[in-house]
Amino acid sequence: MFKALGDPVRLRLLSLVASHAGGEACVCDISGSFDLSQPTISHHLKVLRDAGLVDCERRGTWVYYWVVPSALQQLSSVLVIEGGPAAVPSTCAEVTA
Amino acid sequence: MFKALGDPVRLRLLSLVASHAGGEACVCDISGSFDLSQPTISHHLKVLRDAGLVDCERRGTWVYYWVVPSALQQLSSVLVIEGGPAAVPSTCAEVTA
DNA sequence: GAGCTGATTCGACAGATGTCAATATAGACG
DNA sequence: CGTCTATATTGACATCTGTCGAATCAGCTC
Repeated sequence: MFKALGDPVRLRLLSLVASHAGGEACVCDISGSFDLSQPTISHHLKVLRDAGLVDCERRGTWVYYWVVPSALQQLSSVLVIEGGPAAVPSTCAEVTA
Repeated sequence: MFKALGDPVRLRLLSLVASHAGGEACVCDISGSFDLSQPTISHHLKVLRDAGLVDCERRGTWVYYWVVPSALQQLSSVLVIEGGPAAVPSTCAEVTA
């Protein structure tokens, strides 16, 4: 998953999909944001999908993509563990306070 | 940073450094865990350092590495934002409950 | 200073990766 | 059925990346 996020284009793709209205976006909605050929975008989306970071569904002519929240949560929790329990609980403590 | 974490060796390296006693480890402590040449380990550590994920200091003959917590926290928070506010607060809600 | 050990840098090379043009597939609409 | 639009797949190619051996640097200890 980290490898999939390692490419700037894919990180932007994920961000665009995640921030799109309704939590999903069709390829034509976001491909215009890049100065890359259409096959390249499709390739990057496939990498993100193979990594389990996004999923997609075909509806008629268009293909819609959305983020898999559990995947991001998993990554996030790994980073917190790596950094020690002190990294995030501070935020939770702030909430409880 | 994601690119730096994208390599399996580097992810393991970071994990080893983070989980080592005292929060820091010298190269000789961890290089034995890999079936790789010592220059390769050194290369990966440099990539992690250039990415700001770890920092190091020389003490006599040995060089000690430690994780930069703020870097991991930054990555973690980015992932939470991508996934929407619902990803982590659920955990916090469990804590407050 | 000479030699030793731990670690980094250099140079080279195979394999992975990002990119595109061309082609193929899926579905909508005459 | 034929064509048109939206995506995906294929093949090719330049570049990037991980790896190693060899050489170099840093500091310790005779």
